[in-house]
Amino acid sequence: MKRKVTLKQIAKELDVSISTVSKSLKNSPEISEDTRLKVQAFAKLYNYKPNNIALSLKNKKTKTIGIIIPEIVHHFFATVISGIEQVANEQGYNVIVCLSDESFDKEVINLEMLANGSTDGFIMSLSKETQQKKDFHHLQEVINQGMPIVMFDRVANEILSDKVIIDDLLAAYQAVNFLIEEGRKKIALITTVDYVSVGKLRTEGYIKALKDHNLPIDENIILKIEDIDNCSDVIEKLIAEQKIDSVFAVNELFAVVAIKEALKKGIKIPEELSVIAFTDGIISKFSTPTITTVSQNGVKMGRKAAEMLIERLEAEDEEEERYRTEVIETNLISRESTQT
Amino acid sequence: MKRKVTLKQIAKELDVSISTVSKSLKNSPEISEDTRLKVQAFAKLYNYKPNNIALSLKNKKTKTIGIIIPEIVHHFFATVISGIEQVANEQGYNVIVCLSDESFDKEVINLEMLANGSTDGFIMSLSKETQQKKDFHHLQEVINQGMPIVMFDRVANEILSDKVIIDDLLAAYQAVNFLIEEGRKKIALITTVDYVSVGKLRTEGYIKALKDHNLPIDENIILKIEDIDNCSDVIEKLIAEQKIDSVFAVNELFAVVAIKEALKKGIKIPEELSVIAFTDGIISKFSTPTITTVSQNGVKMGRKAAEMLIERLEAEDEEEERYRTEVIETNLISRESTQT
DNA sequence: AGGCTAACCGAAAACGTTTTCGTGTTGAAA
DNA sequence: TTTCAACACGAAAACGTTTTCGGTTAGCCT
Repeated sequence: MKRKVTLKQIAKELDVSISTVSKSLKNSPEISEDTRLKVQAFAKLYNYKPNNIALSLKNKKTKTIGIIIPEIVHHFFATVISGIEQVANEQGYNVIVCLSDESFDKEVINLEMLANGSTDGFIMSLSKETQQKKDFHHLQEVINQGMPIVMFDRVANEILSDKVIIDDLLAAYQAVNFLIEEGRKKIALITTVDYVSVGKLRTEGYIKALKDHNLPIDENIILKIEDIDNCSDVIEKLIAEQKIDSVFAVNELFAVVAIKEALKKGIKIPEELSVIAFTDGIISKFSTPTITTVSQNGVKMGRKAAEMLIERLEAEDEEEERYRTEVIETNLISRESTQT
Repeated sequence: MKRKVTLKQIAKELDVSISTVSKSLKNSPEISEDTRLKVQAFAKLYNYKPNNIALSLKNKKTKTIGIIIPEIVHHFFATVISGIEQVANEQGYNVIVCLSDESFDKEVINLEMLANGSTDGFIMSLSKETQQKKDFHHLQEVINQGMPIVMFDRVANEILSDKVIIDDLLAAYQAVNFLIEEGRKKIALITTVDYVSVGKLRTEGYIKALKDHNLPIDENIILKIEDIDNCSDVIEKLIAEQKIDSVFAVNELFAVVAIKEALKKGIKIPEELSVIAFTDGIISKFSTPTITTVSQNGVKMGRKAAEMLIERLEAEDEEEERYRTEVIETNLISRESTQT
């Protein structure tokens, strides 16, 4: 087991100083060609690679990005990570991933942990609990220490930082419009509880679309679901008891459950019931029927977030406290669960 | 913007030495209660937290685990990461994730990158290309440097290291048995090309099951698919041209495509065609009909892998070169795509 | 011969810790 | 009064780099 070789060891072997070795490997003109080549040959032979930790300490840069997200077994978040990793890789950065598990405490712990030198900056999407408590002091503290944060999707307007979002309100508006133009009148909304920022915005888009077309807002066909794992009962009830002709769901899961419940009752999709979901994931592509969705393009969000973060990290002397909010366009992917 | 405070700064402020500050914060009995409390109060006030990088350099431990996997937008791999992260978190480790993108070169680069001090050890699943080339020198080199590696799922038998796998052969055998006991005779196999280790093993399990029941092996109903994105044509052809009564697919995607093609032709599932898939993911749960699967339990694999790695990392003085291969049990989850 | 300039190299500081060892002071025992 | 232990603290090394600055040697010019 031959441990990694260091400058010091090379220096000792070749009977030169550490500085000479370092300079030789960096092709400094200070060093004669003789010793330079000798050192380089030796270093190559012993497969010398500089120690990242030592470099980080010296440079006060880790070339590492911290990602903190609620969960990873989730198509959208996985695509975002993928996007982040792409540009991080291109630019020589690594990513270190922490999961908050939708818990405020874990989010705080992870953030503080990584803020103690482990990363140069953060890309994050807030946990539900954080959004509910509206407690963002941990973010502010990290920012005050000079570490940039880029938030995506679930962001906090209260915090000044770079952000990458989609226009949730507009996208929802357009999706509901799509249903209306199909001739639907009784459009059910299946959404999350309001404290999830994106859920709230999508609900607003839904309401705006109805209002703009002079359709009534019927609270009975607006479902705000708290417990995502046991949503089938309430959804089944909605479909059984309310005469609806379409469903707009804020995520794939709600949509596919609605479809399954409808099919059970012999309701034809899309003839008798149109369904549109937010978040274009794996379920929508492969369910039967396939589901029309609002595509969020997670990869693009991830890439953009990473670009913004790295740009800020590399901006020599910042003080350019000009935070940007980048809006990633969505598009409606029409599939079998709608008619047109 | 108040940057993070260091021991040196505290020492200067309080007019004591760095050592005194350090010892005070560690509650060393060497320090009088007076100064100890004074230092602690000051440190708390300024929210002192030790710098991780400096600690890493000193201790030669990063408390970080490197994960290298082919892709992350993939339910199974995401669950494994989730499992790893759980125990890593419990034990005070962080995880840094790199994606090989199924490329040998990227796998090597990432491994070497992280091996230069960034992580204490690795958990990885090999890229397709690596398995095809059978070139594992990069793994061996890292191991020679004294960094432990735990491989999972796609492992290399040629490399001595800890491993976490499922019994792919047995699981496939049992799945095919299940179909045979249902009364199926013409069981198609939809698998990957042979160089993917797990694909090969699952194929062997399929063949063994047939042989053990004296069923003929028909090459015409064994599909080895190279390009996963354009698999529907060949699968459609299989279903159209061969009189099969069931399908065993080595992943969800092949299964759901088969189901869709069958439904298009008016074939009833499971009455006329039974389908079983490997990998219990999101598709199987929500497709129509839902799909009977072999559950791989990625979370458990991830947890186990992390436990094994950390155990080895913390084993004071190793030299206990006794590598283990842990086999995670699978189980067949019966759903609508099969009859019993 | 004396002085100057290149050319080449090394010492040391710095990054932020921890820890070993040494040192000065105090009080009490002899 | 001397001696010794206990106590409280500081200096310095170490981890592996990079980089500045200073120093030595040789050769050249006057």
